[in-house]
Parts: sequence; structure tokens; C-alpha cells
Amino acid sequence: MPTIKDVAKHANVSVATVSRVLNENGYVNEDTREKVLESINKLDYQPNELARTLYTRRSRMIGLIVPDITNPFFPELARAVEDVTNAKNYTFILCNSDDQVLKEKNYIDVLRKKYVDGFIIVTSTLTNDHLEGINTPVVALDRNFEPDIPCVSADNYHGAKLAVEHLHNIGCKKIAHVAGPEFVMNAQHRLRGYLDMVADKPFFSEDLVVNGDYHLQNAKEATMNLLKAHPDIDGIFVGNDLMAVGVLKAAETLAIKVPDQLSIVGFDGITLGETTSPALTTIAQPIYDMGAKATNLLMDMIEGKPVEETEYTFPVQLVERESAKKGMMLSE
Amino acid sequence: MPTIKDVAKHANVSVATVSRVLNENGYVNEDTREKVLESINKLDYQPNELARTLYTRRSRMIGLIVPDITNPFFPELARAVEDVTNAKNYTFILCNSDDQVLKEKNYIDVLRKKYVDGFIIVTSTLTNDHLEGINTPVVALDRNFEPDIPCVSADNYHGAKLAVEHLHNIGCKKIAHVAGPEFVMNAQHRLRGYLDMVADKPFFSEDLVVNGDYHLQNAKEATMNLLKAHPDIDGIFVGNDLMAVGVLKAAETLAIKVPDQLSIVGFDGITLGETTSPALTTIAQPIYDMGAKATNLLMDMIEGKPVEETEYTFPVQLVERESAKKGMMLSE
DNA sequence: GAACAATCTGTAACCGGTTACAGGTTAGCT
DNA sequence: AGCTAACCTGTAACCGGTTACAGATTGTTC
Repeated sequence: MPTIKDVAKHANVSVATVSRVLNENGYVNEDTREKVLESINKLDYQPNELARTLYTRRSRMIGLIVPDITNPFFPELARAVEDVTNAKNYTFILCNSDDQVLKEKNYIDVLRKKYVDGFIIVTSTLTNDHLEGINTPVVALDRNFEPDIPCVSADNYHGAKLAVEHLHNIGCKKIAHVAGPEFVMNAQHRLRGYLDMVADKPFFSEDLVVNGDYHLQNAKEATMNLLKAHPDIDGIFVGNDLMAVGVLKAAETLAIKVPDQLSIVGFDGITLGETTSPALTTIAQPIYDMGAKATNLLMDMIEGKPVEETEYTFPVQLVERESAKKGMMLSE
Repeated sequence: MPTIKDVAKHANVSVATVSRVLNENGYVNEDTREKVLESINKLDYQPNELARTLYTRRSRMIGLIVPDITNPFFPELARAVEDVTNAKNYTFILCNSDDQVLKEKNYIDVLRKKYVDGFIIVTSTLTNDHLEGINTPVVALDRNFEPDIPCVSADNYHGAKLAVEHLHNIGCKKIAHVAGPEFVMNAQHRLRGYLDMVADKPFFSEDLVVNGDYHLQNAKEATMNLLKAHPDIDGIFVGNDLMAVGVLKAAETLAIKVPDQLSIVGFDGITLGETTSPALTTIAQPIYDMGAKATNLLMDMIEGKPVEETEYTFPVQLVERESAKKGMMLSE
């Protein structure tokens, strides 16, 4: 691989001049400029990003930290991040934190040593303290954790209300909730949305809320218990789509027909929900758009552009598929 | 951030000495060693990876190029790669190629400029020519493309035979195949496995094979046509699980009961197959193990260890779930 | 034609590390 | 004591770029 020195020698100029034509700054005579460009072409020279980074402290790399790429919500997010970074000539590094602060901190450390220009973090466990002294730009995605860190998320509270409202509208008489983990902010918002819709209803009791961990298996088991304890539940709002699939499985195991006997509404709008039978009715977030927004926001911060707002809330949308519909209860 | 110079000054030694204790090479007196370590601790010094890389030409980063992380097969692979790289103090960069040579080449270019130490590539379109002159280690994953590039994949041919055999064993009388794209090597192997099992059977005709593109929608449509043309098909071996879900959907649309009237066997063993109803019977590849093996192999190559073999074929396994079982046909 | 600004180019310091080389010290052996 | 080998440490070159600074040339203005 040729270096800038080779080019300089070939074009009979100094490295400074070559650097000037490369970066298009400073004065350089048109003739020498062309001479240099010619040499660059002839030698197929490509500047060494690393050497550049060392001096400029800009790596054109960002880190994306997610809990687990295996969770189908995150690939869609990651894809958006990749598309945007790529379009802007950045690259990104993917890190799985498994929701462990230690892993998060470790990754942040490692990446900072590599001079990454910024972070997009999906976290529930990291707090501002851990980021102290880090002057690298950070954007929080999906989960807002600290007031002075810009955050991109969906309207979880409203979405939850939308879900319960829909279940109510189609005639459900007893609506339960399989909640996400308490330590996750968006799960709290969704739970609150549910509670604010049903807390004053006569059918409500606290044990209509069961805790899931945003994963399938656990939600399935919790739902089995729930449905055994309350056989008259005819609607469930589930904290996310992955758990909703678990709920679907639970119903199947108990020979409860969805949506005839039980209506289910999920949350997220991941592709997985389209592949189940019945397909999942859900509250869809604009996942790709959120990922893209977060990335663009981060780039703006990196490039020193002023950030107007610190909170970007995306609207959610009810997507009606097959797991919730006006059921037998109504026609009775 | 303190530099090695700060440490040197603080410990009253030269940078060379500090470097020596850091890298544990060359002679350094025990007393000075401790003095230096103390300074490192006191200043909370962390060596700058970048500066190191510039000289050593080793970045402790590798690139993983996959067609599309949104395809549920790849997150499981990516997770394995991440776990292994992370354990060995490497980081990895994820790239989506969308199966386009141009994107692949571009990524390889970009990453080489960043001094990545190696590549893991899942590709069908890249050939050796494109890698020419690249002395960076490369491992091919899931799809073998050139003889002199080490390759980790599953036993696709045998898996296909296993699938067809299973369909045969449970009593299917007319077995079709929804194939993956022709340009993908593993799809060819699976097709061949199918053909070698059925080509001499009386029920066989060439139009029992339809082409899919490894995605859901396309497979669904192709299957609808297939099943309309051959209503007596009672078994389908599908080239991958994602398409198998499409086949499931097709059957549902046509009101064909799975597995009572039609048995379906997929390929891959991704988690998605567990979430459908009926859950997918499939030929499972050890996806995580394959990813881990490829990564370990790459690291060995990077570290100059000799590579014994150039082809690692992993065994596959029939996972019986619900989409294939002894059907009505038998009991009639 | 003198003064000054704008244009052009090269030298050298710098980013933050690694390491070849040289010089000095100490220990071991005859 | 003299010689060699092992031990210890610092200087400076190097990785491949960027840029402050200075000096030279040209152009403009009065």
C-alpha cells in the first residue's frame, strides 16, 4: 500500500502539499493539484484512516450498544443505524450488553480507546454517573435514562392506552397485562398506560398484571398461571411482541382459541408478529425510523451542530391483524 | 486522557521503559516495573489502541459481512461472533451487503483502511478475484465460495436428504421442494439432496421444485401456485425456515391443514420456527457453534497459527416439532 | 517602486504509541 | 583481575498522516 510519502515523491512535492489537496484546505496551485491527483491515481493511493484519526481524533466510527441482537427487535434497529452510518461514510460497531452495566461500561471503555465518535445506547441500567467525564456524544434509544442525554423513543404510554382501548372497543370485558421488566423504563410507561385505562374499571384487580422479562418463555409460563387463575380473561395487552408470541403459545397450550375466546394485542410491530398464526395485532413503533433518527441525531452532535431538542417521541400505531377481534362474547 | 509520556514523566523513566512494562517484553528491573505500574494506576493511564495499531498494524478488530441482519438467521450468527471476539479482546464491525458485490467490496475496502485483522464473510457473490492482493485473513461462513479460503458450513446435502427421508418415513406420497436462490451455494446443495432422494420416484416431476429467494413473501406466493397446480402434494421440504413460514402461510390461506393434510420440513433451526403454529419441524444447523468456530478459526489465522483444514462441515439434525407428522393419508 | 496582501510550498513538530540500537551496569567464570 | 554474558535503560527513528510556521513568489494599490 502506497503512503502519502510515495505520492509526494512521485509528484515531486512535499507531503504537506499532498495532504492539502487531499483535504482541500490551504492554498495549492491548480497545476500542482492536478499533478498530485494524477500521482494519487497512478499509485492507487488511499489515505490511511488510522493515521488520520490519531491526529484528528475523529474515527468516523460509532458504537451501538443493545441488550441482545438475538432479540428480534434489535436487528431492525441495527439495520437502520447501519444504513445511515454507511451513507455518511461512517462505520459502526455492534455490542451486546445483555443488560449488564459491567458489559456496557467495558464496551464504552474499549470503544473510547478506539476513538469512536459517539454512542447509541439502548440501556436500562446505565446512568449518567457512568458516563461522567465522557465528552463523547451519546444518544439514548428506545429507553430514555437521563435528562441531559438526547433520547429517541416511541410514545409508549399512549400506545398502551391505544392497545387497551382497542381491546375494550372490540368487546373485551376483562383485560389483563403481561408487563415487561420493571427496570426498563418503557415497560413502566406501558404499564402506566394500561393502569390509567383500567384502574377504575370494576373488573380490575391487581393480579391482572403479571411480570414478564420481555422474552418468550417466561411470558408463556406467566400467562399460563394468569389464565388458570382468571379463566374469564378475554383480552390481554402484552408488553412486547416477543412476549405476545409466548402468550399465544400459552393460549394454544390451554386450548383457548385466539381471537375467538381471547384477544391479544402486542407492542413493537416487529416482523415476527406477522409470521404467527394468528398474526399478531400490535402497537407498532416506527423502529427503522427511530434508529435512523437516533443515528442522524448522533452525527449532528458529532459534527457540532446544535441539537434543538433532547427528546424525540415517535407516534405509535395500532396494526390490526388477527389476534384481536370482536369475539363470541359480544354476540352472546 | 494521560499518555505514555505522562506516565514516563511521573515515574521518572523513559517512554520505552513504560512501553516495556506494558507489553511485558524486554528487560525491566522489578523496582522500576513497580514504580511504573504505580504511576499507571495513579494516572489511570490506558494505552491508546490507535497509536498502537498504527505501528503494529494490528487493530484487534474484525469485520463480519452478512447479507442482511434483519434476516433472523444472522443475528444468531452475529451473536456468536461477538461473544468470541469479545472474549478474545477483539471487537467486530457488522456490515450488511444485501448480497451485492459492490457493497461487499466497498466494505472490505473501508475496513482494510481501518486495519481490520480479518474478515468473516457470508457471501454468494464474492469470488476470489475480488479478494486478490488482500493478505488479510478471510473465513467464509455458511457459504463456501473458493477452495483456498477456509470455510465453515453445515452439511446441507445430507440435511436435505434427512428432511426428505423424514417426510417419506411419515408417509408422504408426493414431496415437493421450495428451493433457495440458485446463486447461493448452500441452496444448490439442498436442492441436490432433495433431487437425489426423489428423482427416481414415480411421483417426481420437475415442476415439484419451485424457486424461492430465501424470503417469506416470495415463498408464500410460489407455494400457493405450487399447491394449486398439484393439490395432491402432501409433503414439502423448504430450503430455509423463513420460507417455510411462508409455506405455512400459504397453506393457511388455502385452508390446507398442517400437518394433517400437508407436512412441512424447513431448514436452519432458527428460533422463529419455534414461534409459529404449528411449530416448524426443521433440519437444524448448529448456528451458534458455526459462528463461534468461524471466529476462532479466523483468530487463529490472524495469530499465525497453522490452519489444518480448509473446510469445516457441521452436522445437522432433524428437529421434530409440529409441522410434519404421520398424517391422514396413512390411516386411510 | 515601495508596501502589503494573497498565494504557494516545504520543513518540522505533532498525534501516541513500539522498538532497534547503543551504552552502561552487574554478575559469573576462569 | 579480565572477559563475557545477561541485565537495564534511554535516545531516536518509525508508523502515516495533519498542520503551524516560515519563506518565497506573485499581484495589487498608492
